[in-house]
Amino acid sequence: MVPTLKDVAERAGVSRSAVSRTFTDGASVSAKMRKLVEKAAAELGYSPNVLASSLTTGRTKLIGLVSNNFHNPIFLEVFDLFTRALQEKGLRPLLVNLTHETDPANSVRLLRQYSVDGVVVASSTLPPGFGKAFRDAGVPVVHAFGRVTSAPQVHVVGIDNIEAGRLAARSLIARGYRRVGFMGGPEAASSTQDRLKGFTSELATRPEISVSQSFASAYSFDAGRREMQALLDAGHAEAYFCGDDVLSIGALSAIQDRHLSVPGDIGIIGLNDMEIAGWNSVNLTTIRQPISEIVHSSIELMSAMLLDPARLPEARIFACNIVERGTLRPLNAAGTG
Amino acid sequence: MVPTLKDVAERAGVSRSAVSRTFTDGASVSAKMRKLVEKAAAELGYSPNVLASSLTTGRTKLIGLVSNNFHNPIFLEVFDLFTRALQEKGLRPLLVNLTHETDPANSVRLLRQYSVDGVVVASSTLPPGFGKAFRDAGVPVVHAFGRVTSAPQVHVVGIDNIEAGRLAARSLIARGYRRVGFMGGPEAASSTQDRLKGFTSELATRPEISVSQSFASAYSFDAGRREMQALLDAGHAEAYFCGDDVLSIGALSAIQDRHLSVPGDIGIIGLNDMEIAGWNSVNLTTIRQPISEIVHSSIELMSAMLLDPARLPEARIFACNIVERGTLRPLNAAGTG
DNA sequence: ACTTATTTTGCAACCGGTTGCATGAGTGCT
DNA sequence: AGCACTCATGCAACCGGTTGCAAAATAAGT
Repeated sequence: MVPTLKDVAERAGVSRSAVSRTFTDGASVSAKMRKLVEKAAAELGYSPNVLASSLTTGRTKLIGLVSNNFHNPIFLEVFDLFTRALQEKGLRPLLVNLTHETDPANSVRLLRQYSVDGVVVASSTLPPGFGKAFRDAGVPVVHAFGRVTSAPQVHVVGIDNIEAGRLAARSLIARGYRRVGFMGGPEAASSTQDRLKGFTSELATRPEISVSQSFASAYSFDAGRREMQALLDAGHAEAYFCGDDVLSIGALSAIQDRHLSVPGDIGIIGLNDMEIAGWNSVNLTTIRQPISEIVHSSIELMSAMLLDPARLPEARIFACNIVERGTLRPLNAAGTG
Repeated sequence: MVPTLKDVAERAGVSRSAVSRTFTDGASVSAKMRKLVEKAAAELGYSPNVLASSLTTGRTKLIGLVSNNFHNPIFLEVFDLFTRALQEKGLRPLLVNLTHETDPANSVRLLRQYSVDGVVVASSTLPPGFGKAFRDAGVPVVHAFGRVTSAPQVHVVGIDNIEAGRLAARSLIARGYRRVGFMGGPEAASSTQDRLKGFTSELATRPEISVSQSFASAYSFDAGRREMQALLDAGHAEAYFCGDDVLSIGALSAIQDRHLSVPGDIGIIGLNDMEIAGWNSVNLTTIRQPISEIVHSSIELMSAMLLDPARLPEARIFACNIVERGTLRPLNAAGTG
């Protein structure tokens, strides 16, 4: 059915090696041979089978793109950027959805069956066991949006979540809020923990400000909404740092339901700067995470690892900045603190 | 490095065929042989290389998941459903981003290089040339969210966009709007054309209602917002049917900017019922597209084609229903029209 | 116990490519 | 013209599996 290297060789009247060589760059082929082969190949509509060649070369150019974030719109952008960036480098993303997977061993087996050249983990909530399992299986790993530590076990690209928490805290302090709250995503996620840590440690220097904390069950609109409803029932703070924009927007929704005003009654600051945050019906003040930079840096790191698998794990940390919109009271309203 | 079939055979002291057979179901192996091999395999941590086996079996269990919709949040859900459904069937999605691809031949070559078993096209805006190109290359194709015709060239699963347009029109008629507009996505997309066709043909029976039409440059929030801004400048209708929820939400944003009220000054009805449409800050009346049913039906169709590639192209059409929220005036406000 | 039918196993060829090595063809130099 | 040297080509083995076929082992039948 589909033409093979042998077909091309026969039609061109040359050896199979000759055909193979014209399609692998760096191989030694004369100009006339190349012409001959390319003509035959074009006539037959031949293109080499990457999978077959992978048997001998050991490279499939397949990259496992692993995630469990399929309910946060920011990840559509992440997938878009990743797939495009990979394609530009001649790599193919094999998408793996870990939403209902708890055992790293299964994922490792799966990706080894397809002998992927590398794995990109794109998630802020995946337990670190997954990344380590891939690495232990000898597969180059880059964890994008993962926890950044000083001695990383695998390559990590992301933001300093602790610093992001500090940034949020400073922002609330500067605006004179005296009772503030942290509303995180799933408590077990490292991103949640770090954001909380930065937030509280920055506020620790200001004992006059009271700090509460709570956790939504997931990084989703509904979870944020439910969590804020509970907070409103229990007696709320003046302002909240939500661990993600979708949580913030869910929270805003709950606040609006009670006919409370933002930022009049409650202030909200989110994290991510997803597209929707900028919609004027939302207008969320938030901490921008540099998605595009994180993705491209991850791919760059992955490319480097494909060339040198022994490369030492590295952490790449990007700075965040606050995008001021309308869900915190303005700076000049700051109290004397 | 990673153990191969040969390693297992040697350790178990049996032939390579024996090992191969214990891992392919339906093959003839005795119970004691199976035990022996499985023990050795477990000790070595062996799992068969799907890609190598594909050489002889001709199946890679790889399915190309092709799309160019990476800016509409509804597609995150689509990807989630597709990847999960494929995984459950033991198939792997190879994600292909066609955002900047115009030549079907490139995509065909790409997917043939990886000898995918089939291709799922998930897009409402991809030109039909792509689907046909895959089919002509001998690859089973299912086009999800594609144009449904009575004599499809490839398998298509989706909604009847013409009927959806009619549904929107009837809804506006019933509410007594006298000047209505269609605000579509990209004019060239078949989904846009069909929705418009249904919309206008239904309204053709009501000459007293004036109908205008316009097209946003993309299925995106910004495009919808810009388009509505232009409409507001030029003199707007009483109600609009927007070809997609993201367009609707963009339009709502533009309307809100001008301090006009919805549904007081302008009514909006969308299409898709994306999650955000239900957020109470949006509260969009819209036509629900049964995403999950479409995805699962597509996968079912793909599975059937893998068993019988000669299967005749089939169109599967799902019904849509209106989700009434707050962006159209209530029914009892209908005029005498 | 002996023949026959059935299942299990190993051999070897093959899937679609790649690559080390040896041979053959060119090229430059004296 | 003769020699050494470089470059291009083909042969054959190999990558990690599968599978038709025949031999070996087991089960069944009398």
